[in-house]
Amino acid sequence: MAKKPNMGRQKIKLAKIEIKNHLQVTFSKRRTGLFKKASELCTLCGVEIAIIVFSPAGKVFSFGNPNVESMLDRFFDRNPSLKSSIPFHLLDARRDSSVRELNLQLNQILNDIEVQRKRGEALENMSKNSQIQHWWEAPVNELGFYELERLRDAMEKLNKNVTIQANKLMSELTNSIAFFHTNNVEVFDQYETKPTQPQALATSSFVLSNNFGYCHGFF
Amino acid sequence: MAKKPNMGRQKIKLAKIEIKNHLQVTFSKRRTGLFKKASELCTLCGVEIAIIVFSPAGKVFSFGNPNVESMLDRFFDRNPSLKSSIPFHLLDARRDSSVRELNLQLNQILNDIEVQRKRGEALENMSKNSQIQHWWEAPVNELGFYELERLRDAMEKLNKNVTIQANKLMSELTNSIAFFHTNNVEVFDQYETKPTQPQALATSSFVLSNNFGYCHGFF
DNA sequence: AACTATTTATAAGA
DNA sequence: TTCTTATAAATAGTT
Repeated sequence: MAKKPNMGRQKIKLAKIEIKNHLQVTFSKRRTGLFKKASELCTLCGVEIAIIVFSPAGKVFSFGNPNVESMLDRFFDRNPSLKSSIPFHLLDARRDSSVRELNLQLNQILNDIEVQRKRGEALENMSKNSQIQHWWEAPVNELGFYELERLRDAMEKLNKNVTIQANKLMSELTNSIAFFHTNNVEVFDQYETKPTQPQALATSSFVLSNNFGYCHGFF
Repeated sequence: MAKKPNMGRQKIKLAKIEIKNHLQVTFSKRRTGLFKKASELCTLCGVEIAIIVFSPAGKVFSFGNPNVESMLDRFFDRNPSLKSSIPFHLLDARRDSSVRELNLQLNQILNDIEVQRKRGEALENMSKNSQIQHWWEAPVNELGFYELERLRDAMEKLNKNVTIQANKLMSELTNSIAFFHTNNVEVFDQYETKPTQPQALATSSFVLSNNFGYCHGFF
């Protein structure tokens, strides 16, 4: 039997692969390789790693050891110095402005309420002193009514704003978590399949599958 | 001249390296290798990648192509389907409960205000009808005063809650951004140094250095 | 998905 | 940390 010619691995140009089918295969192979390398680094050096990959189709693949949420949590609970040293992001600016705006609205309403309260207090004092007067001389008049109307409108607006703001902020937070959240968490176990060179690969592939973190991809 | 014996690359056990010095070297080399692989994947397949590495010392190394913020931004502005498909995280649950709680509080306050408004309205009608009565017969009485007091207290509580909640949410958001925010962004350019095997490495290392994303590490 | 010739990564030593 | 080299590991092109 004549030997089959196999050109083996060829060197490739480091530029975007244009042949679509080719690209898909390379993406799949190298993504797997990247996650494997990450896993090995985790095991060998005892570090924690998170990897996010956006495919050209906009799908997300992620790798995390031990898992990405815990890395986020870990990060949340410490390192305020880093946080304070970062140049403010757009979102940070928006954070500040929305919180300030909400507070401004609330304080205005609190002022209105305080005015009403003072009126009520004055009214009560008159009651206590049993000073008999006609109602139109009392500090509660139609101005109070309109004030209450305005107050209600302000509250309704505030309510809408709080809801909108809270939902907006939370959807961003949720997204940033979803970003790392491997929804159907699966053990990355493709290294458990039969090795082709038993003598060398058997041990390493076994250990690998045991040390691989959680990762998930949907394409 | 006798040949120097060099055992070359040896196979290693996939378990945590115990020798500290050794571990540091391996960590450095493999981290570099991982980032390089990521960079190649970006170039070849036109994908976006973010990598975060926590060293055992708690330091952070990151890689992002084109840069990590843009990936977050990209993720924030789309993909609501993904969001809805994930099983809710602790934070998501908290999101819902806090928004619901705020809404509950606000609705109670709105109810109180509505009661006050109705009283004001009745008062105005009496005024319009020129029905002369004593003030204690008017619907505005000391109950209204206490209601206003409670209203103010509720508002103050709400105000505190909104502020606390908004700040908590935003600090989480900020952290999740800081997490990816490479504060002193530097180009990862160690592949620009003189190659040792010019014939093969020259081209690839040059292209690499041009395609490498931004990354930063502090150890 | 499996194969294998090659390229690429890297462990150990200097 | 950097360089060197032998060897392990990854993978491009093919089946």
